[in-house]
Amino acid sequence: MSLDTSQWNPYDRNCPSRRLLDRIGDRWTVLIIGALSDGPHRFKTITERVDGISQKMLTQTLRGLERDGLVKRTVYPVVPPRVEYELTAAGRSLCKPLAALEEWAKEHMSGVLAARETYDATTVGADA
Amino acid sequence: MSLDTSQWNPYDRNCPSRRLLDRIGDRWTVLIIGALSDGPHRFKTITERVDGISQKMLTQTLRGLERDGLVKRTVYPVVPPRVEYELTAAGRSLCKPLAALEEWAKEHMSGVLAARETYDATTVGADA
DNA sequence: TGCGTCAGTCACCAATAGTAAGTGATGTGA
DNA sequence: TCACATCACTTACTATTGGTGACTGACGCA
Repeated sequence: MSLDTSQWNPYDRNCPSRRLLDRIGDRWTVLIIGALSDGPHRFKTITERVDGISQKMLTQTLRGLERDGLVKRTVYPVVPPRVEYELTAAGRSLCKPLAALEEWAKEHMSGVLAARETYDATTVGADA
Repeated sequence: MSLDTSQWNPYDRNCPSRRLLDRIGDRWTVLIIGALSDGPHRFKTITERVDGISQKMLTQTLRGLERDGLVKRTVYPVVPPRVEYELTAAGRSLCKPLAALEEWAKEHMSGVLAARETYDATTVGADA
């Protein structure tokens, strides 16, 4: 496993790491990885856990994650179909940073809400 | 500052924390916060640091960040205009989780690239 | 007089995401 | 026996977002 990270620069639009960052910083990816962090789950379970995700986006995001080697897809040839998704080692290593993001969001929620009210009040005041 | 984070659940689409997570997990936000992490910068400097961002998206993202109280905007009434953007305390607290994400992306880049090749090879093989 | 600077805005088009309906194989109940 | 539900998807269509490039305003400078 290469630990020479100096060759990648996400601030450069042509660097592959930029695209990777786009992907993992994606709204659904954060939630899907979180939903899978406690073990394998079926497609349907994930749609239930991640409120509001469409089947299309779930399929799409899961495919990307699978392609990137972060999620493993297992199909059981039964009817009705049973497909399980599970984080790989690389996927699990992403849990901590994403959980930190989730934590941050929860911790700062009230502060942000307050900031918004202030901002909106002053902005509207400036308009009038 | 409220530390009761139990009331927020980003997995619920109606929870404000979900929108906050969408926002901070946004492709430009990650990069902009990173670009501001070493101190205040002007609009133009940020466009240069964050390769490929359009003025429109920079303005838009910065406005959102300002509204959320993560970035402070200072206008110097000179010609040509001089506007500086700076992280607030809340904004700085976001640096660490986002830097962790950036680090993760750089560390796992080569593994992901390899996984993609494998995936694409097997998928194309299955098509043929 | 006219060009350059900076921090935007605006109008327009392309790409992406969301919605809702359809599919295929099969077990179950009426 | 025959329609219905289940599950994991596709597909077609629409709405929302994002990107592009031109334009603005105030002034210094040649």
